[in-house]
Amino acid sequence: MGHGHGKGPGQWCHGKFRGCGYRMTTGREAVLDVLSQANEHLSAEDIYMKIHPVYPAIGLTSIYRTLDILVNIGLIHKFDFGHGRARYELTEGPKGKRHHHHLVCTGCGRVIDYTDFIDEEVALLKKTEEGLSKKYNFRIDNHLIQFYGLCDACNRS
Amino acid sequence: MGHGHGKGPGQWCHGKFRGCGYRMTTGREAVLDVLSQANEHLSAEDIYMKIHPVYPAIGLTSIYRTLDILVNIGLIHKFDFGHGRARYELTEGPKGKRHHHHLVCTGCGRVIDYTDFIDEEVALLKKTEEGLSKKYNFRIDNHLIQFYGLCDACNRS
DNA sequence: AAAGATAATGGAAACCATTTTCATTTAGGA
DNA sequence: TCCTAAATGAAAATGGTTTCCATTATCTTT
Ligand SMILES: [Mn+2]
Ligand SMILES: [Mn+2]
Ligand SMILES: [Zn+2]
Ligand SMILES: [Zn+2]
Repeated sequence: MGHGHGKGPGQWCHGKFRGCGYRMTTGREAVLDVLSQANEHLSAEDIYMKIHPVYPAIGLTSIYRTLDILVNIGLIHKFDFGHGRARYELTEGPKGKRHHHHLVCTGCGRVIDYTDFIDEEVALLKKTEEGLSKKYNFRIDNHLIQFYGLCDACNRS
Repeated sequence: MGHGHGKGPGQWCHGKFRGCGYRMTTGREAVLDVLSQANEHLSAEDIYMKIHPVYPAIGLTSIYRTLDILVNIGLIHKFDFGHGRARYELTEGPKGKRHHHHLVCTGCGRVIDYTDFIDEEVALLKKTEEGLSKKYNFRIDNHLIQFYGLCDACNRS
């Protein structure tokens, strides 16, 4: 799994985790570890397969449970790109990447993060959110923006 | 199911359906009928339950198959609001409502269509799409925008 | 450093929306 | 009306996710 040399994000999240009344366990630390190392959008099984060689005792069930908690705590986001399984990614923050949106290729399933063009989008979203909040008395805490189409590789064929 | 007095959207879609090499059947007409009558976002089973009293012979399987075709033809959109089942809605067009985005309540699951604030959004999206297309050589044909939060009713409690 | 209370775990089974299979029926051109 | 490929329903299969429950591990209290 390649800790490299440091402690992984375990230490960092330890507090946040415990602060919410959860215990810190090997499995939970491993999941966080994998997620913070990853640069793709991982499924529960992806995470399981990365953890398993190192900690064979940790089961898929626990990974699902940990992911649920992390989503609720707000440390990760859960996405459905339409491939039949949920995918997870660290939220923006100290250890997370910056807030971004997604390009989803309907040909090969590739998902591209983009962080350009975001500033304007977010500015407009703020305005839109304000309008919607007022009109519908709807408290918005999150948004999802995805573009669907064909990626470079799929365009060529 | 309440045809009222007309023929439903069957006639209208008959051509489009046949034009793509598909045969027109009672079940397919019924699905289109229900979808065009609906003002909510229906699941396959929702549609089945509306059709069943009138056409008990039509099975859920066929409804799934019809919905797949309609999505591919582009007559309907398929959404995942995170409730564990897909939901469907007529695309914009002669018989469909106008293009819109969604507010999804994480409390009660309600989904609100909004058509205000769309013009500006779409304008920005166009611009964003152009930028992304160029940068990633990604051909965008669709987008998904959803806001998550708490609806009026859920805010009060 | 132990013990106790209770949260967390893994493996198997259950769940459940959707898909596949396949024998039968149907639509629609000839 | 006939014919053939497309469409269908019922049942079984699929596969990601959840639930169950007996066992284990964490962390607080001694
Ligand atoms: Mn991403
Ligand atoms: Mn809608
Ligand atoms: Zn692609
Ligand atoms: Zn609500």
